[in-house]
Amino acid sequence: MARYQAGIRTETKILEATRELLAEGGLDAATLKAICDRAGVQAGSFYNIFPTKEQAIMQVARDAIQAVDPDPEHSGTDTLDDLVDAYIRFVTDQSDLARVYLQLAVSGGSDASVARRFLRHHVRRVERFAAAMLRGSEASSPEDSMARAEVLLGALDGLAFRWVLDRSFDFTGHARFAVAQCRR
Amino acid sequence: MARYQAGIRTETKILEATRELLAEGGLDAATLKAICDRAGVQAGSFYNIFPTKEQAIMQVARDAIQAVDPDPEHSGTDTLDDLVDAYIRFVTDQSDLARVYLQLAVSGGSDASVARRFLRHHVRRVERFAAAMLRGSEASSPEDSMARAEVLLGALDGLAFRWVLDRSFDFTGHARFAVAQCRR
DNA sequence: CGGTTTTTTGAGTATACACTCCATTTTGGA
DNA sequence: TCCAAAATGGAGTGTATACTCAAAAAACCG
Repeated sequence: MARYQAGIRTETKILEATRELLAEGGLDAATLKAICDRAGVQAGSFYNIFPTKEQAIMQVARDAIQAVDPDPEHSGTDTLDDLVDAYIRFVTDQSDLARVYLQLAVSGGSDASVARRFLRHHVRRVERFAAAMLRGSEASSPEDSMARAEVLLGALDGLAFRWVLDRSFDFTGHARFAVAQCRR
Repeated sequence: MARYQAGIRTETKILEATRELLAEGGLDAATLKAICDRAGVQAGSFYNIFPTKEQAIMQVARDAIQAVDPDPEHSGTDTLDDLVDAYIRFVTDQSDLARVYLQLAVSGGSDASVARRFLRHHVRRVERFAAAMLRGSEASSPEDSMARAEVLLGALDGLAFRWVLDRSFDFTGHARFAVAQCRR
């Protein structure tokens, strides 16, 4: 753990480098050497702050997961459009974190603890989308709202996934089309 | 390339071993040693047949990709249900290869040629879905059919993705719900 | 059977990886 | 200013990985 200013600066540099590398090339690209090189730091410094490479990566992953959620404090008043817009903004504005989010979610399938974390987060999001649909009379029953929310979020994730493979893909347009279709 | 019967048998054993390992533990589990051990073969024999480990894995992945498409010869006559059913069957029957498919697609971000291969395959699938929608009068125009197909496939991919994280998720039910919603 | 080609073996190589150690330098509070 | 704690540099360790090589065995074909 960093206690002096110098240590905190180093910690920040390491996390930035890790995030960039994860965004660019996924887990495989985030080797210790790559992280240290980009952060301008030696291995010894890294291990003075993080007990393990995994810890640094998980920290970045946590940030990415939290960044998906808009304003978690005001939960219970969002409209469906608020939630979808927030997701679109997350993907387009914080594209690095969005890529980290998607890449870790998939490759985390082998690591049970990562998978559990993503799943828990996903379930919470579905519930939030479903609640917003009920409030906005966009679903007829709680069951209907859950099914719709699951499919809508699936579509958003799938479209984001598509966008990762092809940056010229019009994610925003298709996302809005998906919401419109969901409402019918 | 194998020319004698013994070589062909070895090739088969290696591909089977690779498929099993990918199914059980994903990409990370398919090391050269693990493949050779399970196939009952030495490293030298492996490299007498495959130029590279990647080649063996891509061969298995190609088979999985082709399994998504039902009856490619009769293209132009499939209904939307045919295509969706085939996708559902692929995900549920060849579940672990579906995960490998997703893993390769995302980690392909580092290797541009892999990413292109997956993208090309995805685009073909979208076109096929769109054509089926037009034939079945489930879309009003070519543009509408493409947008619907992109969103529907996005949803299917997203739901498969969800299912990868949680095997108890009712992928089939939600996939059918997504198609029903797409039709409205 | 004899000769040529393919296949197999298994030790060996090179490399990349996460991580350690510790002497040295820097930091920040008393 | 002094000192204990923290941070740093950077060589070094152990290990797992993909892949090679040359000699020996087996397979094919006349």
